[in-house]
Amino acid sequence: MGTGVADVTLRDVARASGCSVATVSRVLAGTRPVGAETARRVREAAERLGYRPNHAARALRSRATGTVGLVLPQITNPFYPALVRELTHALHAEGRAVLLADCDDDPVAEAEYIDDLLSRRVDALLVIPADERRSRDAVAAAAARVPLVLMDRGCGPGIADSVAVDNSAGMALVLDHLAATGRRRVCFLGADGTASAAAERRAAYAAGSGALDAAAPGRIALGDFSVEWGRAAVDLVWDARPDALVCANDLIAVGALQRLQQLGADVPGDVAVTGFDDIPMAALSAPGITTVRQPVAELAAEATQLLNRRLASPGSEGPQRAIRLAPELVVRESSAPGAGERGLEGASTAVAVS
Amino acid sequence: MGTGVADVTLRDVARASGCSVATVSRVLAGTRPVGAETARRVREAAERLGYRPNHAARALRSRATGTVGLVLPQITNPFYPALVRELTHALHAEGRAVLLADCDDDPVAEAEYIDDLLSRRVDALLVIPADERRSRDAVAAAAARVPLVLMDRGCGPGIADSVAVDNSAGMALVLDHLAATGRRRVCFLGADGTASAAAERRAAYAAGSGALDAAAPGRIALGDFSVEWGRAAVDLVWDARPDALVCANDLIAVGALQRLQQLGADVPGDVAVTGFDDIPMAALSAPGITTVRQPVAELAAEATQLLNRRLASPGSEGPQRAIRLAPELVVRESSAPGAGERGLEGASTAVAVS
DNA sequence: TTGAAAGCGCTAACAG
DNA sequence: CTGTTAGCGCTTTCAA
Repeated sequence: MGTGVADVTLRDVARASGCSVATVSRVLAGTRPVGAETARRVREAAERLGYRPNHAARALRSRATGTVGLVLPQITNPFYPALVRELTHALHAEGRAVLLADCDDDPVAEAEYIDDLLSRRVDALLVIPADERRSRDAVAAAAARVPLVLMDRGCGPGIADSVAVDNSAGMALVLDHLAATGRRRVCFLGADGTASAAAERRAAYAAGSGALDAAAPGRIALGDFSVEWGRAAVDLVWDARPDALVCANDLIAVGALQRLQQLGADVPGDVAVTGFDDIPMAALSAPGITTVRQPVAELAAEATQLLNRRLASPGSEGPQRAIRLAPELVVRESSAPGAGERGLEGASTAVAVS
Repeated sequence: MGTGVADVTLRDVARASGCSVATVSRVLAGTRPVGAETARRVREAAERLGYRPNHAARALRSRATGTVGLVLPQITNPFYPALVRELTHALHAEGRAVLLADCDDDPVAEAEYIDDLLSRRVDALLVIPADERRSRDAVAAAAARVPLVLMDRGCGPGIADSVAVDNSAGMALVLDHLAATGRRRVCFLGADGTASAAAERRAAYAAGSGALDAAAPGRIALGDFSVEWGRAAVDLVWDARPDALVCANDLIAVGALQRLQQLGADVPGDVAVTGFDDIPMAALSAPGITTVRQPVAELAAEATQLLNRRLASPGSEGPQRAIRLAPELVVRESSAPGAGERGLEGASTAVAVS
């Protein structure tokens, strides 16, 4: 309680251990070799006095704050918490701290947050852009000042290093699975707009679904990445009597499933439903939703690795990298083969394939 | 791309506007009155040169970083993203930045994160403790150094200011609603342990359910706050043929609902199900789950206000405050009255009561 | 109202 | 290996 004790500084430790501040700094930061006995004395004194380095001073002097800014569109988007978790863990493991900014899907707020983070001298920036187009200027400007990695969504070509899931590969996994389990009249419930996830998944469906049925590439309905759209979309395509609904993400799939159940359709007996991302709700929905799991931990690891590479070689630019990670198909009840019987064979048991 | 431009400092602005750094500082920080014409020239120069204050230097000098640490148990707990969102927005609105630490439900990691944040000279700390008991020492020590507000969960009495929902009031809302809709054989699916949410909700059920049925306070099953437990708990209480399952949080309710549907029970016809928290899944479940909504934005506002109060009067301790906010009952299909007919009257339409 | 000067706590040259 | 000497960029006395 209260104002806290007067802080103990390097000088105090130096005095207590009978050597210079520089030596103490070297011992504690491990910058350069120091005599064993001196080092011991310093450490002992630091411990005893309860010394805590002052990061502000360190940052001012060494021009590095040990801090990374994380800018994202909406922490309440159910896919992001897991990603944030992995990112913060990966960064903390390297001794960095994470400044979080949720820009509420607003590119203007996003630009302000980026500006503020830069002003706070973050060493690097991790950005999930709010908008493919309208985020571009702010992101490009920021990328000119600090190492910056784009995650999950694109932001135009040539802006910065980026890490994302391979959306095409994911969609191919879904289509292969549906083909293998005898579905033919597939149908796509997607999202329009230029966001990379939306566009790539759309394109992959268009490219791959023709193998199941010549008319499949034409059976698409485009809205946004929401449950509401999933519900509405079912009504638009139901007349075509599809035997599978390929949804561009899990939220759409959840909505579609709800509407199908309202209509009295049997999932997966009459129609299979698949999602994308593997948010928690996909496993907890009844029936569990077959989906494409993003390799979240690996995405985070790649992103921090890219940052570290840039951080290590300041100036020497090197080519931009766009890393795409292969996703994994998670088969659940919503796409079980063998139509007819109601899908009540058990709780949502995830089966990882591939 | 690249290393970024050499930073422009106060000195540069001073030179460009023909006055001293002190004056520039005063103009830009608005600390003291400055001649109108001078101020204009300074601002113009700062703008033209693209001056960005260096927060590290400012922090070193003024002993305030404008930064708040947010420590939480698990960002993937579906209740927290909304809270994090509101907290970051509230703090950003005051010009503060948020350092995020997810301690993965581990009190040891939590203590380390708190230590690191303190070392980074956060002005204040917002903590959702991982464990009622084992978080106590680290939290108490931190509270002695900076203003600290406990959120959502308690951490023993007399540790720090705290903000949370009024769990008892929430449980009372649920019980009143069930009573009003004719439910009598109610049953509680809760969580054991000392965590305040678990204990308070448990106690409130014990205190209030007797009014419905003398045996109700005895019909309880205790596990943890998970979907899995919700599923399992149904099997433990189903023999008692309850007409309502009062769950200690929404995850338990989701699990209970799944198991009930597997058992062929009609919800809400045969049995009502209620949750607590109003996580997104509660609305999206089918049927939608009646639950107690935590006033997330208000919780965040109260917490930042408490911080500001402490920040404003350093030293003058003042009494600790424990703020409890009244929750709101959200009635959905899972507790609809008039038994019998299957709950398919429409999408999950939320009806806010009280 | 403004400027000069001191110094926050630390690290980085540069000598020794 | 260690100490001395300069500051990092800013805010804040203290004088003018």
